[in-house]
Amino acid sequence: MENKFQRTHYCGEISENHIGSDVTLCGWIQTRRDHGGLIFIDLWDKEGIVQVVLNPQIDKLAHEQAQSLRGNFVIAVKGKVRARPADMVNPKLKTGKVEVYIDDLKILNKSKTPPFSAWEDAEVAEAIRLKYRYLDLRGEDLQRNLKMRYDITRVARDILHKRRFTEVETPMLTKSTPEGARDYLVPSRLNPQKFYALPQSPQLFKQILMVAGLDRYFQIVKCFRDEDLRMDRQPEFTQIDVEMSFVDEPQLFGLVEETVSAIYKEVLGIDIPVPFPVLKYKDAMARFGNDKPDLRFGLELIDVGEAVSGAEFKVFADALKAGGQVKAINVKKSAEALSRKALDDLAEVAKTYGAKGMAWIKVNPDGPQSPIVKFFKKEELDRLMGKVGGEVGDAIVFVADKPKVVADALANARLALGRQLGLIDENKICLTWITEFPLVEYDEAEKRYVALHHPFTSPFEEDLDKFETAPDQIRARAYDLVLNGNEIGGGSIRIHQKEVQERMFKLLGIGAEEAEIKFGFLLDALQYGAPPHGGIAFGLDRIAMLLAGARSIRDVIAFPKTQKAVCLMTQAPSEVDLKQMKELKLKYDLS
RNA sequence: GGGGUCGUAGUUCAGUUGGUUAGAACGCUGGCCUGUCACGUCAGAGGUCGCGAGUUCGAGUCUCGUCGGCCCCGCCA
Repeated sequence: MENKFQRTHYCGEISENHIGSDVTLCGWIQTRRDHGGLIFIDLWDKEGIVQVVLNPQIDKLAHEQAQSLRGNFVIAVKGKVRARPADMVNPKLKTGKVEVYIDDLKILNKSKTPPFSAWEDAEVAEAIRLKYRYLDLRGEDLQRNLKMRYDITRVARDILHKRRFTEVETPMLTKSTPEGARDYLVPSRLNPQKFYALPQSPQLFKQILMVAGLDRYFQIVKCFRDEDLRMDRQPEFTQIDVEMSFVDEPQLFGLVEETVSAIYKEVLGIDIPVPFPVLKYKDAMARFGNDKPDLRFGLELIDVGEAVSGAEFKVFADALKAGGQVKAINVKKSAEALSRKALDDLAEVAKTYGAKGMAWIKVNPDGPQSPIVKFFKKEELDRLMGKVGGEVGDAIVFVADKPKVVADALANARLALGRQLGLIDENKICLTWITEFPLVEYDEAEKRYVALHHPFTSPFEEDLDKFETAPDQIRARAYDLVLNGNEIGGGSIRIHQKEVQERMFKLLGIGAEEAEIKFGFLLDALQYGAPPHGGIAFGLDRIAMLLAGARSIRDVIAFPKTQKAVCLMTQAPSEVDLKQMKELKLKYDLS
């Protein structure tokens, strides 16, 4: 059937080149300005808006029809593009030099008055925007973010395709495995009382694809983790998942650098230097207190344990005696900027991460000002100032505690200071590799070693003899990619030998029998010609968030969930029919 | 599991030491208007003050609980 209103152009693309042409446009009414005689409509589609004019002298019927039009109505219009009179050009619009005089109009759909307009700047509560997500998505920001997200995946796919990768899908209904995050479970109707788990990542499948000789695999894939949400954490999120055979760190880093720089170039038009700098885990921890340092500014941590070891200050002395640390940040030239209140606030930040407090010294022209300086003899203070490079005008802050607390507290105090003092250049892009992670760390609560990365990460060959003697000294062939203080990717060279994998399970307290039940398929596969292999997974949502300049990954996900993991649009999760429950033979409690 | 913060018209907010009829702007509805683009103008409608208890002669306001949004700690190999 012929459609008289077959669209010929996008609204946002009408330009001076179309003057004199007859066009048919389809779109949403953004605003309508009714002058009684003339009616102006801003017609919107994904490419932008164009002003259409209804003049009774051109078409009486269309003008009459237009009286009933309202915001968000979906209409099709036919008309002629004309240049606007010179004094009526609207420089704010891309299409502002032209307008379309309408001679035929069709209402394709009406609209209720929406609870908010996607096209206005008003800051509407996120809960309302999430309930009416389709309205919010009509807005410029989310349209741009979703497009940018697609551009990122498109560029990544192109590069990986060129480098002879194969995109392979792996199961969503898979096996629950120990270690790692809490699983989302799916009951099996055909196998009552048994459950699938949604994948936390396709980790084991991609390793097995290497055993299968695929050589180079990637997948842009949803992953699921049933943990509490944050601004940068959703229960389902997307990874660009990559695995390669016969690969060492240098080749893999090179591929990642090629991909990431291509994304920056093609999506934002920005050249970023490669290769990315490499920072060892232990150096990152020593200098910045965390394994994802924001390198856009300084304020590095300084270990002053030795310099203060002789002083009488009990807090420092006790921490050191208990095997802890005393570390400082010299906040150069900010003795004035950091008020008493600012220092108190900073101490609160430190306390959030377990510190009991935060000591400080301001180096004023007339001498040091500090609640703790009275515990230091002159020469002790000189030694301390020498260690931190303290000069007149500086403010030095200290945390003394167990190494983990010192690191957490100062790392976050550092970030707070960087933001507060305006030290962070928002235009800077600092990408860095973090390498040589510990393979395992001791979990005090569980009284056992747990994998820092995951249990399939290869140890450094030269550290293999430490499995039985000093497990926490074993370095892992794991690496993270960090962008401006955000972990955007992580991976490792994997274990490809059954013996090493078994030693790893043993170290983690996973017995032979349990390993067989949980990971038997992997141990089997490793015995049938597993090549050395390794890979990486990128957090697509985080990358999109950072490139889009969004404040939350919710702003780069079409249909995100709230902090309680609820979708306000669909109201998932929801109760289900008793019939469905019965089919699943779930044991449920009606009380 | 814990801490913080917010919740009043469709939306964004104001609402005094607890006081009688809860306001504004935008939006919405109707009228007028041929050059607007934040159109203008006149008139109008619109409220479970998140919900539930309590204190009080009287609660949007105070107390307790609860629900929900956001941020954070724990958690997230």
